[in-house]
Amino acid sequence: MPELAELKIMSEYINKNANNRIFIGLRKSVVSKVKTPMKIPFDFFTITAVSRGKELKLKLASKDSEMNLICSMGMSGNWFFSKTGEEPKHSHLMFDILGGWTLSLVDVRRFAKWKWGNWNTGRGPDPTYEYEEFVNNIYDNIDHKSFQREISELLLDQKWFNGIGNYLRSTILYYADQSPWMSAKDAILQNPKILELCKEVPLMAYKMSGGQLKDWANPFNKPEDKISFRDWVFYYKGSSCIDGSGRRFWFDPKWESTCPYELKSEKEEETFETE
DNA sequence: CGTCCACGTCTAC
DNA sequence: TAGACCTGGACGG
Repeated sequence: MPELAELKIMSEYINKNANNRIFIGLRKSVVSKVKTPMKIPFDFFTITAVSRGKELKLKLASKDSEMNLICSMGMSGNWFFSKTGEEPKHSHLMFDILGGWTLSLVDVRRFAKWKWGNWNTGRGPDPTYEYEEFVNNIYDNIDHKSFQREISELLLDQKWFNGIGNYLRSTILYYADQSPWMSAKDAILQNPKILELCKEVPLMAYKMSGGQLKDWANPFNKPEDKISFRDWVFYYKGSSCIDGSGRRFWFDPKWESTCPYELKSEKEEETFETE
């Protein structure tokens, strides 16, 4: 599930539960294939989290040193605070806290990754809290070859649109009333609202407690948010096709006639089997 | 039972 | 531009 809004919510969840607590170690599940060393040079530390696009940075700080862990959450990553020993199934990275509590990265599909260091340099600024840098990064590079690609596909490119994922790109293009297959350069120059929506749409998703397209257990979800998010988001709605990068893309049916890809089965031809 | 599908990257022909 | 990496829910026979 996680895109920009959900990463931001996760960072707040971590901060809320890590606040004023002393961490005493970290460990990973036996099935995890992440190679990042689990050894740290201190025994007691605090944790604070911040998100940027689709990355999450955990700052582990001891009395006299600190280390940053950069995490990406894959398709199903989330965080959960529990009693030690009662971590949810599919917990793969665990931080143990003095007093018998544990903060866990729970990830059914195990696509989440973590490594020591800093923000991945291949990813652009966060379109919400680094909006000016985000816009400059785009206009400064608008003649870059990649902006010849279709706007619907380029919105998934984290070099320019860090944090935008499959539900956000559909929702952004829907509210921008933008033809999805125009070149990104033309689309952005003719319809700069697209860039504003790269900030506003994730912020709106955040206000509504983030994506809950299935039964994703966002600890902050309120029932009324669930309803408004589903009504507002443009995903699993309208028409869809598999785009050039192999991802399903949902769009306003008004653009169907210009879609260069095969549309998702409108009217399945009834086939009759005869003996 | 089986097949398809999922809110994301990665790397390798 | 395919797969690969993963589990599990939805849905069909």
